[in-house]
Amino acid sequence: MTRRRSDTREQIRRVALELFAEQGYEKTSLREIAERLDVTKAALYYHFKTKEDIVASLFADFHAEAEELLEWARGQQPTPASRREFVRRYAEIIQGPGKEMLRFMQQNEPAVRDLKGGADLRARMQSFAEFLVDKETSLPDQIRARLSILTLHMTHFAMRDTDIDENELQDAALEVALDLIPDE
Amino acid sequence: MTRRRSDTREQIRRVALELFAEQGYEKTSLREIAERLDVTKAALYYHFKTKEDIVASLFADFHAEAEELLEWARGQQPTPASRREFVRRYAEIIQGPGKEMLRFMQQNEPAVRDLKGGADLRARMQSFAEFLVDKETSLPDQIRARLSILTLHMTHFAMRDTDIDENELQDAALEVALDLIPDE
Amino acid sequence: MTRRRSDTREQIRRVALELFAEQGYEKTSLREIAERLDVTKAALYYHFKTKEDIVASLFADFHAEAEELLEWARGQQPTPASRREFVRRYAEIIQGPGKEMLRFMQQNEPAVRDLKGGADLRARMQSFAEFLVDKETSLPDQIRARLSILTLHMTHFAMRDTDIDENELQDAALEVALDLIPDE
Amino acid sequence: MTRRRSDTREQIRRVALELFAEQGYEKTSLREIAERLDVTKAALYYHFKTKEDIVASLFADFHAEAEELLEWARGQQPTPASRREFVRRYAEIIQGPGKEMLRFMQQNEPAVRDLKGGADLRARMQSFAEFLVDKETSLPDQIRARLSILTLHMTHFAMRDTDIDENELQDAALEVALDLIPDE
DNA sequence: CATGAATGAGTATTCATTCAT
DNA sequence: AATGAATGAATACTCATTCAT
Repeated sequence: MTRRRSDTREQIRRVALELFAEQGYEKTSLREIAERLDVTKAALYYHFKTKEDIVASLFADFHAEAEELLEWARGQQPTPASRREFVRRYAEIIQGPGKEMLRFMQQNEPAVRDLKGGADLRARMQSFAEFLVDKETSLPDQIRARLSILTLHMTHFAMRDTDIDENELQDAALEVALDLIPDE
Repeated sequence: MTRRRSDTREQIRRVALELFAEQGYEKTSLREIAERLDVTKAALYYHFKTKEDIVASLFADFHAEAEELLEWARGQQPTPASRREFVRRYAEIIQGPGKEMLRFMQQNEPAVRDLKGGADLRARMQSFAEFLVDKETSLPDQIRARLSILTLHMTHFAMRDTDIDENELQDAALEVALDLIPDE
Repeated sequence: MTRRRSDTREQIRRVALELFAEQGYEKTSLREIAERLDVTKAALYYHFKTKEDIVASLFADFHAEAEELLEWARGQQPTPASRREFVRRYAEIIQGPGKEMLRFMQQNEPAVRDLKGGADLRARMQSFAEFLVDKETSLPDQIRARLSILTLHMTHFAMRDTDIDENELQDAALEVALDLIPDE
Repeated sequence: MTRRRSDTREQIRRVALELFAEQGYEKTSLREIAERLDVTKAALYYHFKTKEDIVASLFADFHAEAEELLEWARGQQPTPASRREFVRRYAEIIQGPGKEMLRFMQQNEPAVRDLKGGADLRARMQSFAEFLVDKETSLPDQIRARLSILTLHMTHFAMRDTDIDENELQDAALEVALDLIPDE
């Protein structure tokens, strides 16, 4: 059973992300990824130059979505309303397909930090913060703005020991996140 | 030149925590720890049975502090005031010597998760949450309570790209954390 | 210079058996095997999952020959004649390619005992004994039957300090072995 | 609780032999011996210069008993009767305290071979054979003589999968062994 | 588009041994 | 008579990577 052109490439990305998010970057070996897909390790090297490149390719996706969001933000006046809209849009991104990516980034800092593209992601987060608060805002409010983003990132993880419905949880997380944006 | 009794053991723990927090558990090899201390790898094995046991020993310290805090909490009525006091006390723990431990735990989830004692730590967090909110509380407030703890954990990390003074930051983080505990 | 397909695998088995028989399982390191073949240790791991698996693969061969012999035995009435034929056939196996395997098994009991497949081999020997003597036979004759097999196993070893020709020795060993099978 | 003078030395020998016979020489570490006796590894080094020396000391005991037996043999005319008496006396040695030693020697050839004193033991066996058969005896009878000794060595081991009483087994083994000594 | 075979550099761990106290 | 602390050399094994086919 042959695959459609570069179906394999997509499969590699999918499985890799799954495993990286679940077990961490270091603990996931190329052998493991290859075995899950029932191809050889060498096949991975046909599609990606290195292990790092697989991750870089995944980062790029997320990066693109973040960039698009920032593009939108650049066209907005930073008001409480537009800021809340920003949070809402970001929630949509990371509660959708970006969820696993996020988990990976959040729970594998030391690895992500020195991976190609890891620095960019951090810069992106910094840009988010800059849109969400004025430079002169009080320190607690600056923390709150960042916490707003983090709330979206972490809720799923922080509440994993409860048995609350995933959708309810996401809605509540968004509510809390919006609430952390200063009213002016 | 021999060291004082079990000085070495303490040094191993210190250096190990430093490196684990900085580079992650997997990326830190016993060779690296040994080299920093100018002893052989075998010396580490004289003091600890496995690499995992070094971490377990570090976890144990944190675990003990958390346990002490919970002991105190068990003697309290859960009121907004006592809950805030709880957060204050926890802040003292993790902004002190527990800071590196926290960073390690937060940024190396996949590794920590299957390390000896890792599960216990998570259970502890769960107990914290139980003291901080009533079961019937609204979902957003439940999230806020957990976020309160997370604020203390993450502020240093979330703000690392700014150049704000460490102490100011801790104070502001505590303020935000306290503010996330429901009023009534 | 690459080798023919799976030539290497066969070479590993050959050299490993040689060394295991000569120096014992524990004393033979994978480094040593690799060096003799002028490949890296990692190459061994390409062909076998573990050191134990190399042995297991060797055991399997011997196991197969033993099984074939037992298959034949199952089709026979156990008479003095068929029993002697059994001993003759067994002699052929172990005086041929099985010789080194035998030496290894005989002289490395503690190691063999807990290797994958080691238990099976022992069970096989037990089955041999069952074909060679009736359950009600006198104890000395039961011992003799087992000794018959052992004679074939051990003669080479027990006589190694003499300078008798190998073939003469094998013939004499067979004669002694056959003589130990009760006449009825 | 202190030990009597050099009680410890004896204990080390006892435990070491036990473990060497059970698990083999290589697989038995000094740590294991020390732990069983609840002393440190360094304590072993107070009593023996090396691991090999522990074995050498055990060999020496067996060696002495063998030497005594040979001393007796040297004073005898080699007749069928005296040869049978020799076998009887040897049986007494190795079915008594020498049993574990024998098991060790038999099942750890590669290790024993290069241990201090291992060569001597082999030479002793050679001397046994020389007393038991004339040089001009037929090859099969030479094999039988050696097999006679081997019978005593191996019976316990070769019959371990049956549930026959140990004493009965030893008696039967002696009977078979005696029977292997040529009549005239 | 992919495989089979291999490598080099690394990892955690174990062991016999030493020595100052 | 024994310990606590340490070493140096080894071991089995894993991993990301390469390349001819």
